[in-house]
Amino acid sequence: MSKKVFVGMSGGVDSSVTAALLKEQGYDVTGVYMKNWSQDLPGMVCPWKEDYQDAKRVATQLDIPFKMYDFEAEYRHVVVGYMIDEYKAGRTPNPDIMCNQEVKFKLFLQAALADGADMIATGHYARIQDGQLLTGLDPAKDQSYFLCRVTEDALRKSLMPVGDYLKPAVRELARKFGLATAEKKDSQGICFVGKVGIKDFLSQYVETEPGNIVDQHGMVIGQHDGALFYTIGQRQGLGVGGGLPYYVVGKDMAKNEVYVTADLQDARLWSRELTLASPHWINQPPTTDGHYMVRTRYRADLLEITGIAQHGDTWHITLKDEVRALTAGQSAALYDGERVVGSGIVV
RNA sequence: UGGGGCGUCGCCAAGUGGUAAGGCACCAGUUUUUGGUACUGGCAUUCGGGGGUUCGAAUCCCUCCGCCCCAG
Repeated sequence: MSKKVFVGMSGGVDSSVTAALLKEQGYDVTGVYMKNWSQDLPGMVCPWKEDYQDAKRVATQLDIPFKMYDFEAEYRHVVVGYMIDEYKAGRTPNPDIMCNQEVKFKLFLQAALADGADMIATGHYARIQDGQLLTGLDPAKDQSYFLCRVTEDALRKSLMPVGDYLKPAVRELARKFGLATAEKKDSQGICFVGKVGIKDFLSQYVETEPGNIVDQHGMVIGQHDGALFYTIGQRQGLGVGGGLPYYVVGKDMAKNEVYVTADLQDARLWSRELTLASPHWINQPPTTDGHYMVRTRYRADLLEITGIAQHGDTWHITLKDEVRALTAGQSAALYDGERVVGSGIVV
């Protein structure tokens, strides 16, 4: 009897092709739309219905059963709540990593298994081998970073067939299968925030007040409308002109001040050491004699690690070269070649 | 009030008689399953106001307004 796989279908091309490929490979495929967010936001109608329809159409085309799981309450609490709390604390969270960790590869997996599935599948550009997480084959689309907090257990019950393809090939497959979503534009931005923008979104939940923007000489050069809206390394949105561009180098949430510099050599913009909290290792923790690379934000270059040490529940990493705009709250994902070792949250 | 300097797009800033550089900010687009970054494009019929000289002025002259500095 063929294995029963529940595919998380978002209504996009990648997950559509995932379902098609698995069906072609002989799996007993069921499509599932995860309803994580449906609320409209000022200036934007939540597209969940269209996405649901698209996913369902593809399921119909593929002649597979289709169902919807409603995780709105949990998502709201575990992802959105986390995100808002982090911003309030002055950090810059990565809600999509949290979504994968807590919703897709935990709630969805549990629900699917309880529903009779043997495995789940998603449209991520990453590969799974023997419970290990590997980068997607397409270096331009690799999404392994977003999966750096998934467990080995979950990986052993998951499939990501699209990770073996290049993005253009996936589009091509979608056309070949005649899928309704073949030409659908890639989504971008936090799934539920979409076009609205993080600032407008947060404004719905957090009270903010204007504060000072202070430059590298300690001079107040402008006003911002809430320190929590800004992230380290950010350039646009400060509204301060004159001479060179300014980049955010720090924040003081208590004083509600944002610190910027126009000097790209400013020491506050660069770091060679990083401290990671809440470590999560997919298979085994890294070893001090291993040779690892680290990625400190999505699509950032992999950086060479020269030293790694554990101190209780935090890990200290030394880099060969300095990174620009290391940001608290972001995940630092460790790589051993093409394998994702795990990650920690930048302190 | 004497003496000196200045006033060019929201900000910084070229241009000193030949018909408004550039940067920042901002806006749009591209890239992107976070926030960002980066890249591309857009952005002063007009040079503090008024008058004059000239074929022609932001650039010269007069005058008014507003800043700054040194004197006091």
